Amino acid sequence: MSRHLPSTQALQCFEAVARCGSVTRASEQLNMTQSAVSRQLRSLEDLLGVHLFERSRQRLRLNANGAAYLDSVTPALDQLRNATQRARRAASGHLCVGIEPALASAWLIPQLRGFSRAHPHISVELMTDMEKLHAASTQWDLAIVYGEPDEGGQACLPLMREHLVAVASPELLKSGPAVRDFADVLQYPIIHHTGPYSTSASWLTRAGLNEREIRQLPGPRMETFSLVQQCAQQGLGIAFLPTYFVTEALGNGSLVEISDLRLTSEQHYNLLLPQARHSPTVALFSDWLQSLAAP
Amino acid sequence: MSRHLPSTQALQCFEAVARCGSVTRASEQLNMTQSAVSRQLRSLEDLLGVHLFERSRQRLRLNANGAAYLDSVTPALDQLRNATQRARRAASGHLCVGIEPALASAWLIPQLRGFSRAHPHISVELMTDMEKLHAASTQWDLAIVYGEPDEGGQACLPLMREHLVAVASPELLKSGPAVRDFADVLQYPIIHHTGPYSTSASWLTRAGLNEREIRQLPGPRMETFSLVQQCAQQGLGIAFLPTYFVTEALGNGSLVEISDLRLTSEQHYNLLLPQARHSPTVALFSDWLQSLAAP
DNA sequence: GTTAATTACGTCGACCGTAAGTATG
DNA sequence: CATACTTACGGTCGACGTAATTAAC
Repeated sequence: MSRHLPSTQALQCFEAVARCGSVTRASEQLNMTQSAVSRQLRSLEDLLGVHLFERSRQRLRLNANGAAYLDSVTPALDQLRNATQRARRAASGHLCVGIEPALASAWLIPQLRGFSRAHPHISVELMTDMEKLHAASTQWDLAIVYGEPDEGGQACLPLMREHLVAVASPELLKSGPAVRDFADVLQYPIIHHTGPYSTSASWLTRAGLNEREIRQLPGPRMETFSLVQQCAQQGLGIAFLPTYFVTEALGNGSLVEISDLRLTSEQHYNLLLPQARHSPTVALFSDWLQSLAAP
Repeated sequence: MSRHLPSTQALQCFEAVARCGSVTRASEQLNMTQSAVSRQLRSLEDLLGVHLFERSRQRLRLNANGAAYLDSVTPALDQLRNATQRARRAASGHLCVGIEPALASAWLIPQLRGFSRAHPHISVELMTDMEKLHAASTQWDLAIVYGEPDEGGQACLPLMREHLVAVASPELLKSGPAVRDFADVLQYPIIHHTGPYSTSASWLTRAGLNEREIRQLPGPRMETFSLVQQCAQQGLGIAFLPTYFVTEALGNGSLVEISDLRLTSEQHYNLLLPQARHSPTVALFSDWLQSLAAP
């Protein structure tokens, strides 16, 4: 059993060439010369004893063997790159946190000052693009996501439940009847929230409506909490929003609660960690997050 | 973003030292000198800018950062080693097939001669230790497993259904009543098969017994098909075995079917491939397997 | 004093860039 | 003839082994 693995250089060259379909293109990406990349490729093929590319017509195309090899090399390199970058970040006291924009601005950022004061050597970077967050190649140290995570390979700790509250502008509330149960909100116009975990749909389902009936209700439909909130402040109707998100608006009076009803959602926020064991910096922040969410 | 990844050498040194807890021990495993390993470790720490080990008392112990890093490095290296070895095997026309011993001896090996004759340049190696097969570090090109695979990361193709037949020694059958339905076998002693997918339990469940009743039935309990078959041949009772397994015994008359009843199991054999795209050699063998199972 | 890790030093080999060579459209 | 991969050549830098050094028990 030969213990000789290809060098990371060779593997990165292979990956780049396979991706680009061209030695020249790959060499530009890698900041190397054509010849260096070409030689790495050849030595890799020599080491494996297999041809990985089909050489023809001034182009390199992946072989069946090359395709199979690439399928394993790419994720392995991704993992190494992620781990290496995480380790580097741990050294520099840098932390990359994935979180939804709404939750970040309304909940995390206001509290972040306290963390930064307690740990001034740690600089926290927020990553709010959830699409990028779910891509395998993206790097983050921990993430706060709503609902069940799609990948099972990482640690997932329950963080906090979400409570929905129905709010409206003070003017609108004055103009309408009192709300005593969940279904009473139907006497007002509704501002709908769209997306996979719709707050308005949760509330209206609880009020006894089915999916079709909810779809047929009139009223504006907004994709983000922020837009929903703005509509409510303009007096367009009742909005259903997480408590953490409307704390400020309730405080300054631009929105008021239309009743004391609360809806605890069936899902909750989870703390996602890309690996079981984590660096001291990550442990610090994750403990702080859990202490925030616990009470 | 620095593109510099550690060399595979450095990573292997790190992994070995973390595993052994000692530079000396690791250097022996790696066929290197102490000093070389020590220097690789230091340069890795320099590259990452993080200490990975706790240096104290003549021993190296993994740091929190080191533990987190190792958690990613180990599977990545495993994947690279597996892929590299697969590629090397593809070049040498060698194929490593994982399969249960019973299925191998009764079904695959008798047919393997045909494959070897058609493709004399391919040498097939069977790996029948299922425990080793499920370990992440073990290398195989394809495997034939019964039931749902536990890992989801690989391709899984349905291969063939399993049909159970009830057999006994000719003498035993003569001494007892005829079997017309599944429950009639209870008039004979039963040879039980133990394990996660028990053939006897499948049959007896079909006959209307619940789990507790099956457990309370008398009769020998054997873990492998081979032992079950031997018991049946000794006249100890009725055995429930896959059709492929008893073909030979039925042919030479050492066992006879006690009825024309067949039980098609709910599970079936699956062809497991560790990756989506595979080498020509693997494709050849997997196509041959599917052509065997299809009719 | 023994064991184990680190440091020092000289050598050898691997990898790179420049540049020439070769094949293709 | 232009483009793109391969091969040749020379230089540099890294990695290794031997051996000396430091530290712990």
